[in-house]
Amino acid sequence: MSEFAADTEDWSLQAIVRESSGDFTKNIVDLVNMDDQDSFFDDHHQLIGCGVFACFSDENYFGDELEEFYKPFYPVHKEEKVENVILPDQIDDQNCVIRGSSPTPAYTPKYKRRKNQHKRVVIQVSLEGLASDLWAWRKYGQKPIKGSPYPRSYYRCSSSKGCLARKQVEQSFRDPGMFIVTYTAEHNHTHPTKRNSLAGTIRQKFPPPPLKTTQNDEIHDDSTIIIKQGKKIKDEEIKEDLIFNDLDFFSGLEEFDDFVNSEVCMCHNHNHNAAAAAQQFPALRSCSC
DNA sequence: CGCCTTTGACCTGCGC
DNA sequence: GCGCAGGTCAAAGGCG
Repeated sequence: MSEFAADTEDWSLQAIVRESSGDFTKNIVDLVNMDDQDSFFDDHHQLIGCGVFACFSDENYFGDELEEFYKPFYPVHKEEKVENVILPDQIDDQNCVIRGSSPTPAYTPKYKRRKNQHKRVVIQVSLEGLASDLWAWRKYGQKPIKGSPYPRSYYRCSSSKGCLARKQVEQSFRDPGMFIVTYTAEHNHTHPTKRNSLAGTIRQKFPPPPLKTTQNDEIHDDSTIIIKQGKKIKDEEIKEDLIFNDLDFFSGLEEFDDFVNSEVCMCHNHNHNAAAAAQQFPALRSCSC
């Protein structure tokens, strides 16, 4: 972070997010400043987000399944009533995605701290952005998240006793090189009293997931996936092995729905090309293997 | 020795 | 009311 923050002693949540999110925040600002922002907000009246959230809101492209998957990161749901929504004309480089602007409450009994009780800021950052967060965080939990191959890690601020600031980190399913970071509540101190010790080891904390494929299918290298004969795609049994190279197969597939509804499984296949395919075509992850 | 991560258990909110 | 999913606790062990 954060020559800016260091220079200005601005350690507010907005400043932290603004500085730690780097290029992504620039993208947010760029999006908000786009000429067609009016149509964007007109189509999604309650949407306060930007950048990546704009993508998530496009149901025509991603479908209901991915919408469900990304609910935790959705800035506003259609059916959800949200107070203190930041209107389009209020969005600037300091307001990227902030919801629930009620002040941080005093101590709340354990297990009572639930949704919408704190200010929440959701950003997407690269690995470098993740490592550039200089606040000291202590990990206090990790949970697998339904529908995601990646667990969510929970951190609390370790700089100051009694600080309610929280941080959740989850690897992006759509782009494993990016991380969804949710900051909750403000720090009760103006700047870090000690610095993040995680930066040097952050890569070790988010190793690529183990390679997993079906029993029958094979991955020969980073660019070739073989689906063995004998499976069915719709009503037609595969007569010979299918060999898929990169995304060309998917890009050229006209009846893609037939494919994703078939018994062919590529979920949890973390060959990077297959993972990219799964990101481009989220339905691929819905099989039950 | 202090601070950290890991991890299973526990608790709560929410949907059905 | 029940079960699930998500968030937190706390004990145990590792590391510098």
